Amino acid sequence: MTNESIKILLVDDEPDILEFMEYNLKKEGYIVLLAKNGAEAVEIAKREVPQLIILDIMMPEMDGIEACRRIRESKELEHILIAFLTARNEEYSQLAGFDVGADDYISKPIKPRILTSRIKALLRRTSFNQETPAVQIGNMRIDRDSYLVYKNDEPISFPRKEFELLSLLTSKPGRVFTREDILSRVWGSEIVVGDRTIDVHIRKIREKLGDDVIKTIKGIGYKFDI
Amino acid sequence: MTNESIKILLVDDEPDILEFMEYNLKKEGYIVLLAKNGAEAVEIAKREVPQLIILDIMMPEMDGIEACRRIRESKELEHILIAFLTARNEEYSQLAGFDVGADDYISKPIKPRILTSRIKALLRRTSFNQETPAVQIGNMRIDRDSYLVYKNDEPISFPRKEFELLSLLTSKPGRVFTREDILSRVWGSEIVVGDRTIDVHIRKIREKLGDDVIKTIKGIGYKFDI
DNA sequence: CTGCTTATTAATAATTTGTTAATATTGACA
DNA sequence: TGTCAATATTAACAAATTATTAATAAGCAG
Repeated sequence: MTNESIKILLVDDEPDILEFMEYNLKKEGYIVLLAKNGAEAVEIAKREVPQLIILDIMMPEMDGIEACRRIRESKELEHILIAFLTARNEEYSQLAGFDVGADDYISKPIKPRILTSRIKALLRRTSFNQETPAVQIGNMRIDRDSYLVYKNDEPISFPRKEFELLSLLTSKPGRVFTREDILSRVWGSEIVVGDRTIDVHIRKIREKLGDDVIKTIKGIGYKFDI
Repeated sequence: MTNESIKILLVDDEPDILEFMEYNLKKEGYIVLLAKNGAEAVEIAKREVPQLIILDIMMPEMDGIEACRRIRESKELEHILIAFLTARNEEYSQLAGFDVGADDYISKPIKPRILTSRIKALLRRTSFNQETPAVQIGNMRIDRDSYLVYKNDEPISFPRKEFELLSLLTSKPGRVFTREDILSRVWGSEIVVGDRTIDVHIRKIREKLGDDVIKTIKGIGYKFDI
């Protein structure tokens, strides 16, 4: 779950398509906002300032092109990435879309993998996804770019879940994360694993970094402490 | 702006349009070359090998489609990005353009912001190819111009995909590239190949350079590490 | 067209990672 | 200090991911 803070606004008048995209993007950990027409989209965009808006072209109330234009008008929203949804042979729509400042277009029918990979490619361009600086805590350095943890300059590699768990705990040293926090942020909202799973992962981290770096707060959760 | 070394060839028979585009692109720091018909374009392309050519479709002497075809014929110019300029409703031209290997089309009337952002997007697609002509890492030298890798001064030749993959990984040594990163940057955002394809290419690279240069981060991706 | 190289897939093996279940241990609190 | 729920530990098992191989397809030079 590394997309936690990225907001995407989906705009389409067909609930099925909205739901389909919502499902796929939530699965990737994005925060998903929904609108069913251009007017609503502009309103939500202004309020929430998402990083990316995916706009259907053909919609009642206000079409995608117009919505895009309105969004681009606003100085604060200028930088938002906008991708249009287009039927495959709507050549004209594509042109119009780029003219009002679209960053990409995604053609229907939408395939989940293509959707997510296009989105990632788009987001990569922006500053939101710049390299994450390594975090230094005591004699330890957590480097998200290389997925390595250095202990006294010794690199130690961690499997994904362990890394994400450690990464979460170290994101706020000293702060206690409840088991619920941990479950929802490392395992996602649809919790399917048992409580012991956390313990086991904690133990594996302790095996590698020493017993003292992660403290247990009985009845509450865990915290990372120098 | 580090566009100083990027050459763009503009081809159009209308001096006004040439001048307009030249002005806007120079402002961004690109090196701008001009041609007023297809024949001239091919000639200059061969001599100067720009990174990008923006071609009007309708021109005297030799039209854009034909010029594009001639340019694509030549092995050395194959990699050049080509974008067509089209009038708003020249639907057919667009299709023809993509057939002869165009990378994008830009519709008239041209707006500065769109022009430059499209160009940036286009160049970004291949930017990791041209950032640095040769990179030295450990006992290895990767020469992006000749598609050769030297290991202790022994030249080893790599097929295109393998080279691009290696090139991507070495562009940021130590940094983990996710499979999605790799797919979208080596294969393009419309992903059409399966996951195993990456593995196979990785394996072939390892066969040539040794097993240890590329490390697997299970669940995440790969990284190049000295 | 032919033969060669490169790219991709499919099938299967190997490996790593994730989870659970069973049992032991801990520590807050009556 | 004894109790008991919460956490730790361990090992076994399941799931997921990657490696490998060989076969097939696609490109390309001669």
